[in-house]
Amino acid sequence: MPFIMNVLFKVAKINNLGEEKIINFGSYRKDMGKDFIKDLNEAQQKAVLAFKGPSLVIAGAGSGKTRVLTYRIAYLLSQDIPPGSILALTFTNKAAREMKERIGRLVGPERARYLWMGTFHSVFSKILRREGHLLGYPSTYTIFDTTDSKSLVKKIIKELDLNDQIYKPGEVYGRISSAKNNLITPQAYFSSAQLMEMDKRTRRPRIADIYKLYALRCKKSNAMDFDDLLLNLYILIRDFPEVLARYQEQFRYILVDEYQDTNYLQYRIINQLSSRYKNICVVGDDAQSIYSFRGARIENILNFKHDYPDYHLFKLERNYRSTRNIVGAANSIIARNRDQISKKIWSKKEAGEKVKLIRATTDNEEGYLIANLIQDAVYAHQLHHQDIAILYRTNAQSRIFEEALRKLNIPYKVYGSLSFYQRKEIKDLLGYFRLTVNPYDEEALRRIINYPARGIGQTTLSRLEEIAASRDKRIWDILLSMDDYAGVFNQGTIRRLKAFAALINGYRENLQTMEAFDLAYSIAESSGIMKDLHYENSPENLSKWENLQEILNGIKEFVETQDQAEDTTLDSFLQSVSLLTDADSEKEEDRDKVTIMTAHSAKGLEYRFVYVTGLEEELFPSRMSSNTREELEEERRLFYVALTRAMEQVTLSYANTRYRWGVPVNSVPSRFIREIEPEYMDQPFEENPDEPYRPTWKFSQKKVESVPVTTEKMKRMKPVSRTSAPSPSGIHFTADDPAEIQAGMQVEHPRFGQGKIINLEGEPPNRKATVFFKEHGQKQLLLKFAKLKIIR
DNA sequence: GGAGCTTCAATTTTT
DNA sequence: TTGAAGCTCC
Repeated sequence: MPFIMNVLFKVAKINNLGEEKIINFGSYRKDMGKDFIKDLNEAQQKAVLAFKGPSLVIAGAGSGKTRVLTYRIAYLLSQDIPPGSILALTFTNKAAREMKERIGRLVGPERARYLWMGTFHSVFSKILRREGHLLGYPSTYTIFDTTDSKSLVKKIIKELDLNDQIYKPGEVYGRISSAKNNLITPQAYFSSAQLMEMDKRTRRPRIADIYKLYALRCKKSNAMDFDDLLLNLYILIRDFPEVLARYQEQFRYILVDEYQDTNYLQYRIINQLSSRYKNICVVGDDAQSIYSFRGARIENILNFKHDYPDYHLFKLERNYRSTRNIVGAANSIIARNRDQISKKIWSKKEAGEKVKLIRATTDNEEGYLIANLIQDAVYAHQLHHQDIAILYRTNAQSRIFEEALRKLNIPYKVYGSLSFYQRKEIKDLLGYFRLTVNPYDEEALRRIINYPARGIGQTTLSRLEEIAASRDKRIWDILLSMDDYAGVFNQGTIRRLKAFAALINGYRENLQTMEAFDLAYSIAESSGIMKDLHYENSPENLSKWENLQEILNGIKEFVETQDQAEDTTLDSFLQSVSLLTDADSEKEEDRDKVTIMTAHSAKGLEYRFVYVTGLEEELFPSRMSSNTREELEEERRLFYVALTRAMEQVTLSYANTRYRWGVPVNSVPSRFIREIEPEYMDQPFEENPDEPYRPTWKFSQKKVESVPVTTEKMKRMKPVSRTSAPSPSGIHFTADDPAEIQAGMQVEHPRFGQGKIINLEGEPPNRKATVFFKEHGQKQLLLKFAKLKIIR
């Protein structure tokens, strides 16, 4: 089975595969100016060749933005600029990976390898690993993910005896995050009359206190959250001019992707780093700025001309992706925004199909109609499933499409569902790794000190925390000197705490000497996590166990593919893994599937057929973002992003009634439908048509090839809710006595339908059956839970 | 410590 | 409606 970490290393692999195609760099280089550049249009060429001085590239949707960036870097290399002096920053790992891969194909993987290319966070974390000691961080600092951060905020709210109904951890964390991204330290927060006033008005005057404590506790844990990676890098270059000078010298050429999404902090860092040589190239599209709610500042792109008055401006306006109708429709939408840089996106492709509109009575019908359209389109247009995407405004809408697609046996993947790295078992194991590398990491410690259960309960933990707080110590230091606390804890507790400290210390001793993989493996075994999962032999535990194996395999591969020995340590692995997201764990078997995701996560992707769904007022545009013109314009840009993902066909849909939180709500079609110029629409949009428009799909139940579903696949699918998935045979479902079930029997499962018992093992009540289901493939089920009905 | 209950909240989210 | 979190009871 291909494992999840694969992607991390794909770059190297693909480069190796692509080796034959790589033209010898040395000889290729001479012709670079001519041949190499021929692949580009005139505007793109200009943007690539102007490598000295500041450049702003406004790159419309589908205009070859990545192409320009990659060719520009390749061109820099051809001018004998060493790869180590090129810094290229992206927002996603995926974008960085793709670019590196493409550059590798142009100039050879060897040279591409030494580029400083990655996300803001990953590049900065690397620098901070090296320089963080100047700010008081060891190189083994932990990176807190959002879950860690929120849980710490929540804990602090409790400690300060504040009401978490008023101080909602998520919101408070959001305030802290946005403060950091605007370069506001806790001290600055306290002295900002405006912020304090605002918090007072929202009846949360103590956010500043929470922020201050939060920052202290992160530091005490030797930890940085995502924002700290940026903030600390900024502080580093602000307070240590010699460090700044060093990196200014090193990064003589700086490139930034998706510049419209940079926040103030990122902007300041880039500005500082590039201020010496000013060889900076930023690429972006103001029309695709959709993250202002997270602090992205569209002004950064608009103000570029003030920061670098002698800049070159390049506009890429030719769209290579979409048909003329799609480009026309998208243009007619974005034209309604006031704030934008003027540009004319055009396409030379055929006019293509007009934008279709589906009106459904209910949200369920919407799912059903779209799924059927997809089934027919695959057949009629010879599409692969991977050519299709369903987009929506909120994640909650995914369920309906999942159910509808599953009923028609159309393979799909949900982008951005529960991340692999957020799963409990993964976080537990990583927690052990984290504590081993950095025993001051209190989030990790709290997570695992009693998992697997070792008799260290909430009471003990609270007392430890109390002592730590009152004596200004760290929990780990207390654990190391348990003998001083004989009066505080009873003998048994002291023994157990000592044993835990000894366990972690044992791992720590091996940190320097053992191979990362061997150490990780031995931790997984001896910590008792593996044993805990074997304790009950349920399918859930089996899949958890498989997930742990994937992480371990990932470490093995990580170790094997690193260039330098210092990168093969467990802490190096931990740092890279902390910055990965679900999108980075795509698997080979997930390739040819319909993608369903939010419009936000679709940015940067393209599909032949795109379905933009849930186009209703208060949903898309979102109710929370319809208050000001600015907010509404951002929603409109989001819709623009959704439309411009499509190469050949766009279908819009809305429902008259939608269940929201269990209550049916009547809805009004989105203003965005009306805002598309009618000439690009398949049929005029009528506010209240007598006959709801229905597509003319036939009821042919064409059998799409049945896809065997493995446990892995099931895991990625959210289970269908019990009530909405009636028994496949339609009969009322009553389970039969598990004791009567024998191998070879035909049975029916409420969710998986009919199947055959292949094997039985274990003793009641933990008797486990291996069942082969016609529709869902082979599954392992515990009889006491499975509710199987015997058919014959 | 965990099963099983109730309660309550509920956008978007590259790292 | 889902789901997470908190609570109670063994």
